[in-house]
Amino acid sequence: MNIALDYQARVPIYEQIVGEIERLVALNILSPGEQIPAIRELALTLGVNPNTIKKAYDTLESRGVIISKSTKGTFITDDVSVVKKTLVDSIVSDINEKIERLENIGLDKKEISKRLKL
Amino acid sequence: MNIALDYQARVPIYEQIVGEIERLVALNILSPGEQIPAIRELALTLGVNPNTIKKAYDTLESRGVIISKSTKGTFITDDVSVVKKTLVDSIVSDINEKIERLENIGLDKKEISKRLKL
DNA sequence: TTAATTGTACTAGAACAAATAGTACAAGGA
DNA sequence: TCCTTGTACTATTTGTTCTAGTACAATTAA
Repeated sequence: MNIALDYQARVPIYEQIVGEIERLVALNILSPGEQIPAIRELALTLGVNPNTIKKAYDTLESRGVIISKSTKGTFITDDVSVVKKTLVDSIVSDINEKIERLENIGLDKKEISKRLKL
Repeated sequence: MNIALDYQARVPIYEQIVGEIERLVALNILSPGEQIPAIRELALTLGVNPNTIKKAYDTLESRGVIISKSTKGTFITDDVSVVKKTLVDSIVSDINEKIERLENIGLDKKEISKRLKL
């Protein structure tokens, strides 16, 4: 798994891992049911402590992105559509918040549209 | 000055203050040349330590938003247009980054447009 | 002149979250 | 049996933020 970490960022390592795996799922690079690396293995790969990966996996499991099976391994959930939808929704509402901020500052919708890559 | 602080947020207090003052400048609520509260005064108002305000003011000064004059007080910079422009630019590029992410996930520009409040 | 207010500049410590280190257990598979 | 898996726990380290406290110089107002 190709995961880039930024140790300078304010975002905790474990959350960066969560975000990257969610991104890989949304991009279909990780497929439903697919097994992902064991905690210890990914810890070695990324050069972080296993507990950090454990925390990331716990978060992903609570969000329904992955399923951990004792002694078997960890797998991408079977129904990925919900994960994708949630992710898209959150990005869209993020953008809309920022559009609102631009309007408050005094830009009108036309000016804003002009500057967006659409 | 009406500044709302969120003590639960991951964003440090001093950065929240920086952001709020930049926002008030962009909204023309704080005008060029206008004096803003003394460090100790704002610290009392917001219920934080003066050093925290000092750090926020230092950051704002390094960004050219305010000017601190020893024994005089602290003032909004005379040329506010640069501040506004920088702020707008950063929001716009933020939005464009997210649009790109949505495209990577598989939405086309039309679908994205439909969901934006424009 | 005197007192109050201003920004500035330090050091020290408290508080908190993140990450590390280490150990141990139970269960499945080769 | 031995290895790998996820799980669970405690203790420690680290870095950042924030607080606490003190002091100084310069301006302003009484």
